[in-house]
Amino acid sequence: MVMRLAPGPSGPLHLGHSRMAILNDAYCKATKGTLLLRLEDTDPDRVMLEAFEWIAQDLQWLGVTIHTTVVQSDRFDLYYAHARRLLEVGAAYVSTAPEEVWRDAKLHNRPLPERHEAPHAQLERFDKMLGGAYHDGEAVLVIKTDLADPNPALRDWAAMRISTSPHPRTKDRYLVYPLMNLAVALDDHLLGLTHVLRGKDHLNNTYRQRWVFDALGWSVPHYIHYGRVRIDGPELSTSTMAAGIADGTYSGWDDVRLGTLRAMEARGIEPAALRRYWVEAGVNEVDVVLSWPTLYAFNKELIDDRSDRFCFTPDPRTVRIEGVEGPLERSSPLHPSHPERGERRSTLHPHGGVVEVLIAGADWDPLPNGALVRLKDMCNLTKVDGTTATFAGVPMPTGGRRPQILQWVEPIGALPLQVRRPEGPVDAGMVEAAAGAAAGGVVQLERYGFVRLQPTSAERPTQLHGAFAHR
RNA sequence: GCUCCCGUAGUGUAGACCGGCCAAUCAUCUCGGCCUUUCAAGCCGAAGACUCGGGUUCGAAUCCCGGCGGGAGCACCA
Repeated sequence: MVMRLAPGPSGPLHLGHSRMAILNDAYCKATKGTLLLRLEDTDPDRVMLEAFEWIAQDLQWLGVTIHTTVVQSDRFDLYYAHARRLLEVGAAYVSTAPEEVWRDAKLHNRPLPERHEAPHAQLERFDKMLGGAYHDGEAVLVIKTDLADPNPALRDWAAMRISTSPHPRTKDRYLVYPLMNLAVALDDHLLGLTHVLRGKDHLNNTYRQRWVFDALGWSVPHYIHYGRVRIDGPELSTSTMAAGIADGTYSGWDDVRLGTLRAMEARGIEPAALRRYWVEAGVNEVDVVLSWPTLYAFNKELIDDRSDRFCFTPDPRTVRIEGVEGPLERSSPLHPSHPERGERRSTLHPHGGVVEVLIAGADWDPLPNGALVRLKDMCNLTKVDGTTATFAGVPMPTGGRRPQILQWVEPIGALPLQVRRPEGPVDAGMVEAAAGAAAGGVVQLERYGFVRLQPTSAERPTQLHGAFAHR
């Protein structure tokens, strides 16, 4: 099998692209086939130079194996040669009618006079196009189909147009640009594609492209179309993302509020989770909605075992514990299933019988005065009021109901942490000192969720920020 | 408006080509229980679907027709 990935290099890859990439890659790997990356940069106004590199990186992160990469802007001479061939065999014509006139004619099943002219006249106009005799929009190469086709989307379609916009790669070398349907049809044959697996938004394009194959006497590859994916939540529009990054709304292409693959990576979403998700979804032509809970469940299965645990107290209260007679010791495993990995230890020394701890406001505030609770892995206390508690012993109370167990953080050495959530909000709080050593990796903040931690800056390594993955 | 595609639990998915083994699979979600010094993980259990109506047939999720619903396209974007 020879298959291809054909993104337009207008930005980094996002969740929607990941399905196309993973599915094609999965089929190629399963059949020991060949996978091509074909960058479709035939619209000079929508090409972002950096995207060529980004796409390669994103695919590598996804674990997609690319055997060959081709760039369509390197192949214009090839397209011109085949356009000539199409004109010679009468499968195409050059129209110099205004766009609206041409469109209106085909909508009413009416041919324009130029459509009937002989190949030599068409080629003459085509050479004038290439020679710069026309300006943007003044001439276009059109593939002849059936003007009586009941499907209006399938009647004569534009295949090459004129654009004087400079192309980021080829600058002003070309004036005549192939449109997607022509370039794709030609390349799919010239590159030896056997199977084309793409979204069903290309369904009509498949019918259009068939006219080129037939005119040139080529046999068509096997087409498979999968349904549309609705992805709720993150921003996916390249132009909106770019604007947001430019005006500071987003921190970059990996901002957790975006749907880019770099954002997924920043959050600690594993490529293997995405792969499993799309492979299980398969190539059904039904439209689907991306299920975040399912994706997160797959991801959790991958990262749970290797993510060390730490306590995080968002929006913390400082609570004075009175009546403490000696130092309080605490030790908690880095991972409850892997005691061999070591422990996080603290020793809290009382001053005048008082020890201070941090407790999340959402945990502490709702507690009624007089409530008996336990600080996880350390001691019991009774709430007196909003800022004070009394020490109530070290051992876990036996008999009766087990007290509520709270996460807490020792104030001395605690690190400030800001966690950015994909939905937008930022949770600011304090995380236990030991988490500093995990910066750069994914941790589980107990009862809060999985977060990738990063030092906020090189100058301030003790201040952290985090990207929230999921619970 | 025209054309094409699709319709199995909340979300996805298997089964449909070659009707019966489907009182419909698996995953996720939800809800119980066990375990647990995380409301995590793990273990056990429960609930939850063939879009509707006709037809063919001894028998239809599966074949046929129609309705309804959803999506895509009708770009000199990809």
